[in-house]
Amino acid sequence: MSFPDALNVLKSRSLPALVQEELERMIIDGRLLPGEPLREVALSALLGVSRGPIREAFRGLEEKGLVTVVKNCGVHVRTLDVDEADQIYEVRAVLEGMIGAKAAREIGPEGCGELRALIASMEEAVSGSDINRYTALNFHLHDRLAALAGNRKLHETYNRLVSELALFRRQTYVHNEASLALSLEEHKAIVSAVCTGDAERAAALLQAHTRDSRSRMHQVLDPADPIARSANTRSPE
Amino acid sequence: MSFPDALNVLKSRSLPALVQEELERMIIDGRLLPGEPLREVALSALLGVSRGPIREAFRGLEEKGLVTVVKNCGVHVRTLDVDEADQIYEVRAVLEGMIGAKAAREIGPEGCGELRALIASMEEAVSGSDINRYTALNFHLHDRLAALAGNRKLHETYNRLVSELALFRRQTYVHNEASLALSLEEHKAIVSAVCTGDAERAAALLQAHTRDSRSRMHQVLDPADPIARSANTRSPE
DNA sequence: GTATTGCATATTGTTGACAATCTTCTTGTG
DNA sequence: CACAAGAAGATTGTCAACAATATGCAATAC
Repeated sequence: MSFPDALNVLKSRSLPALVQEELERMIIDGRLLPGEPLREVALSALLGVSRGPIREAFRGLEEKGLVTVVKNCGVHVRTLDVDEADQIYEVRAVLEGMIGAKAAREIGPEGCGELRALIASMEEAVSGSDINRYTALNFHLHDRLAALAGNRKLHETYNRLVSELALFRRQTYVHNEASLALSLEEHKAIVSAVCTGDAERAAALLQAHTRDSRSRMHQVLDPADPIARSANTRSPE
Repeated sequence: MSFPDALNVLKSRSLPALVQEELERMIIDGRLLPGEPLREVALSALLGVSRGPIREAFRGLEEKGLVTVVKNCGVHVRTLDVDEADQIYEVRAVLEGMIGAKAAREIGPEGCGELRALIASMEEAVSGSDINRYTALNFHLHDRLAALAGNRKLHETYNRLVSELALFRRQTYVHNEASLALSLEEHKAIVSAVCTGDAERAAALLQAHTRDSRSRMHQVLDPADPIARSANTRSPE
């Protein structure tokens, strides 16, 4: 990091903000698991700050829905049950439809170039059976679509729900090479609809994609579940 | 407050949580205005607590989008510009459609009774030209609809956006007796569609209602604005 | 008169200390 | 041996003190 960059960080970032971001990363990428306690004193030692900023960060994370704070008992990474995950998926599907429609209407050549480059990278990841890379690109593609829809509140609202889902999806995100290939085809179709300006198709494809993801979650949890049955050979998200 | 209630509050509610709720009420009901600074020391004296819990509450409010926290400069009630308000309305319209459809499908006799009672109260408020009471009932009706949709994440997502809009709407919420009467008719139609299980109509009415509200906002800000022109004789929200 | 510098004040950011609460372990009793 | 009570330890909640930073005002220089 250059001196100007370091100076900028020092002047604009407080300890609570930095701590909150780090803890959020740890939660989203699985270093902190649902149900796991977050100990003020241990984190204070680990991160080299006093407990005050950690307490402040906890409040932000609580409001973001990633942790639960119980007076006198401590803070835990929040656990999400299947009912709540279902509810999130239901709302997410509607928002995905909105994202697809708006992105298809608003996108320009630069945006399409970007999405197509992401698809190309995803193709490489599938060829190399690099599941981790594919997962990261998958997330990035959806994030970019939400941003290209051109409504920041929509993007934020979507991201909030997706972050909460991360508490749950990690337990149920199971895939193999066949399902990766299928997922890639779905993403290609979505990007194609968006880049040709077909708002209705883009919306429908993204909504179906979300519903598949939800069905697949149920299949992993309970193969006999009726919702899971609709996910026979669909993509793993 | 009874002793058991007071004991319950004491055992389960921390100072930061109480402070956050109080500040949020002050923001939503206009006692604290957008742009207004929130001084730790002054609030500490006012609320009778030390600065630590206040700082914690600020972090929660920041994550909720109601305040901005700038390092070394302090905390201010967030100001919302018309672009952001537009974006919120756009997302809100889609969520309202979802709420209307789901409420119409899921509602039972108790829920309908509740909504009809609220409409009756709103009729009284209109008869008595009690604008404040009508406003509170109006908000309550929308909140109950969102709850009756039967998806908690949808309700929370909707509430978050509505809370943020409160930062802006207070400046633009203008009405008179004629517009109150019109608003009441719209709400009657919405409740009627929901209670007869007409999901499509309920969704369409709620979306139109939201779009009217947005248009009206623009009319107050700039009568020559093209978006405002579509709100000629519509209801004030 | 204007611009710059220095100082005082107000406020924020962080830390450590103390009190309160919960959990776990140990001891005593039946 | 099982259960209850008490003590110890771990942790959280809050406060006050100190350091750091921003803002406003007065004094000085050009």
